[in-house]
Amino acid sequence: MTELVGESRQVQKERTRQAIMDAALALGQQHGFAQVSLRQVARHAGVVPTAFYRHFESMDELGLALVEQSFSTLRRMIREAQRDPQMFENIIDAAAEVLVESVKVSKAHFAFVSRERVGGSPIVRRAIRHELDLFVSELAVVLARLPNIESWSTDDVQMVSRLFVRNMVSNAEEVVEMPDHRADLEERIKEGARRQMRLIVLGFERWKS
Amino acid sequence: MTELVGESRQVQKERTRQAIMDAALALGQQHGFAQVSLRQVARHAGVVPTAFYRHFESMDELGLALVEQSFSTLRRMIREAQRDPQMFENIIDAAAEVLVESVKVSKAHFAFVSRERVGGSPIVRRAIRHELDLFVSELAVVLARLPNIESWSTDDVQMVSRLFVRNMVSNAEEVVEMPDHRADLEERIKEGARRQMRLIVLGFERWKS
DNA sequence: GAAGTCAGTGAACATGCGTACACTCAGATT
DNA sequence: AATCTGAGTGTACGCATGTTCACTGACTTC
Repeated sequence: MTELVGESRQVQKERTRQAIMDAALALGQQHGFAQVSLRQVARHAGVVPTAFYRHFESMDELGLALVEQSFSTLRRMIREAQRDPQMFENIIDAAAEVLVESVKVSKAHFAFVSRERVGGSPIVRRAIRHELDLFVSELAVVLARLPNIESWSTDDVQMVSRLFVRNMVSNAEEVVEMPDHRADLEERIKEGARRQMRLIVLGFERWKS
Repeated sequence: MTELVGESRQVQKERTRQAIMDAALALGQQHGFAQVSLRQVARHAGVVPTAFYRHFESMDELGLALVEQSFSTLRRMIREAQRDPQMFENIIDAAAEVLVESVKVSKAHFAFVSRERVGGSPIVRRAIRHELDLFVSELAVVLARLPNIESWSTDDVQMVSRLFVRNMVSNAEEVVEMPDHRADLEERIKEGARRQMRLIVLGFERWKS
């Protein structure tokens, strides 16, 4: 029993912790996480300022937790997308689709990452850069197995992987900035992303040949 | 005489104004302009907080002035670079060189733009986006005259122009983040930029053909 | 040389901040 | 049933902030 009934308290604590993280994400949408105060977060989470410390040592630690949560969300989405059969039929169209839809679903997380990547505290910034670097390396492994690319040098593959991730980040930024319910703008961004990827892929085929 | 001698006062005012802008730029390097306070700026500029209001109505107005100054610096650099004969021999190598060197020279301005582009106040952010959009259009005009591109649709040219500007922004961000006096890193960024541009140009040649 | 202008001063204010501390009292442990 | 634990409370503090107001005095204008 000691372990089974002993849940309710942990569960409540976890709920509050998540409320704090959600509050930070929501408040950050307006002016950026870096300018949100501890008191604002606590207020919005329906908790007294001092209670914040039961969950995070500082705002920086909250920021790091948000980085972690954001990237795990992103990775989960990509993993799910890879199971989609459409992905293998037309990889470019599918990637553009997945990108825009994923960002729309977890706008707050993407907004957090894209803003704090450059505007956040040094600690949060470093964490995001590290995650993005990991991402580039992961994508490089996938790319290295594609035709046209398998003979490239490691450096070249990394470079092209960076190019893709960069464009992914930029496109995500655009979707984040996009006003809600504007299907026309959304389609425009998707179309732009498709064209950019197609152009880069065309470059692949002739690289150093 | 009324106009000739009446300079010293304006000149002094202009000097203070510039001191305030320099202070904001310097302080912003650490944690981003958006989190710099009016009092910090005034202190760093060697002036009492209230004197700030003689030059700017608010921090947002200061931000807009910095956006303007940053982009006029950037445009001047590009104009000068276009006079360089090397530019016409190998446009890609020259562009990579100019990019890295320009950013190094006015690091503070580029850092300001790249951070506040996403992290700043809505007003400053909008101003930067507008300037960057102008930039994309300007570059599109130049690109439209290149071989391989002259037959493209306007939309396609805009798209490829966005691709270039995006990469310029990303590379500038990297140079800004780069520690000083690291010639190796610098060369690495330049080489990365060259490869990316070459890859994109290769795509040009086969686009829709 | 008198009068006026206005960049910069200095004191004062209300407000919001991060954090320390002693507390309560539901829920877990014994 | 008695005890303990720790998530959340409430008060209090010193400090930095944006903005106000009346001011000074060098430089410009007349």
